[in-house]
Amino acid sequence: MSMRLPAPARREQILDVSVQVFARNGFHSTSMNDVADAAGVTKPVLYQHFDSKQDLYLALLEEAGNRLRTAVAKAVASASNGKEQTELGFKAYFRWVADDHDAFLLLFGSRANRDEESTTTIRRITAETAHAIAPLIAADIEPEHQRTLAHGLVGLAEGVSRHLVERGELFDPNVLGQQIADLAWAGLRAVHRNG
Amino acid sequence: MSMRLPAPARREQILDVSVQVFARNGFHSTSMNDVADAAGVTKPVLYQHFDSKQDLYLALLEEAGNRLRTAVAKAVASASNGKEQTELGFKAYFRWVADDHDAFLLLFGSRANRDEESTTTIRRITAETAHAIAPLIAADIEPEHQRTLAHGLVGLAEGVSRHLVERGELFDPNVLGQQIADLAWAGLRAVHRNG
DNA sequence: CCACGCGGTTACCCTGGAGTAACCTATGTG
DNA sequence: CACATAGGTTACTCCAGGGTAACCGCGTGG
Repeated sequence: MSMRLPAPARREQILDVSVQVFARNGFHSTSMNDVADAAGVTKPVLYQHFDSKQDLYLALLEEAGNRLRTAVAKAVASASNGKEQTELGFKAYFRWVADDHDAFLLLFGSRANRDEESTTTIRRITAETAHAIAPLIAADIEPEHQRTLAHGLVGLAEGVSRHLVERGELFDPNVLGQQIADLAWAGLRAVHRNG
Repeated sequence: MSMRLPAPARREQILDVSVQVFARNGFHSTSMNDVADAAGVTKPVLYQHFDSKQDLYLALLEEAGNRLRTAVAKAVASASNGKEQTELGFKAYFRWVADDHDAFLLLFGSRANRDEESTTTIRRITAETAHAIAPLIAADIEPEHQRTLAHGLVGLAEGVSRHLVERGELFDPNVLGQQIADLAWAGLRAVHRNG
């Protein structure tokens, strides 16, 4: 019952609203009617902008993934040495979580409710993030193992974030990022020494 | 069309088979008929042993969670100093992942497909694991922060495991556990120093 | 040898929710 | 001012799949 909107604006609005609804309730517990209601519109309108529920959901994942990826990539690129890369990278990650936290829940929240294709998409995003992290890890170990550690660090950040976000706790991305970066950096050096 | 079984045996068999099916396809993409087929039986039989699909699924989560919890708790209890606790704890975790890896996927795989109640259960299991880990972390920091770091370490192990298990890679729990424990231990000391 | 009960099956009901066909109406343009 | 069209709605169709009622037959004990 909200006023009429030009198509592209409506599309954006639907995307905005959907992130929230899906993040809160997960894919399967959210009906297209729920989304429509939240957007103040009726179902067929959704289908004018997206082919299917899947399609809408994947668009959301894709956008969220892009925001995450660019945030981290930019931060890492702006640093000179490894330690600084680690710090800026983690800070950027946690800043993204704080700013865009419905998107975080959508991708990594424990409500995820994923099916085949969404799973693939999310795995890809995780893998890409890990890929961006991998160079931080000493280059003189087997690449396979390097990737494994990278996934560990992604999981580290994810675990911390999930805990904080799902409990609705506030946090300063810079402070948190610094600490987790310290942990990661010192940890990696230890692995390197003992490996 | 398999032969008849006494009720408790059938119940066990259903549980065994279900873990695999649900782990592979997730909750929503698995129908009760799928489970029944996999068990070589028909739907009503399932309902003689479990009240609902939910009920069956929760039973699986609960069992998997227990196995994880006891494995880690036992290992940690058998150690004397903090460093050894960390090592044995991670080794036990990765051994569990390797042995019981359908259960791992069920709890933490990227297919999870959870709804309200399952989410709660899994959060509880994660929180319990974190709780078991928390004492490893220097006691002279705020408990809130201690818990956050504990969740980070759980995420670290989870991220590593998910990467390996979902790619079907083999790994030696002892070697891997030692490395990740090194990482965690050195990392925590660094946080403590700089914090 | 018969009956009874336990393990099992067939065949159904019924709801939620994805997707759509047909229709309506505000708005800006000649 | 009429009318074209983009934006929106009402009122369906249709089916996957959770859950169940009613029935079947093997095997064991009286």
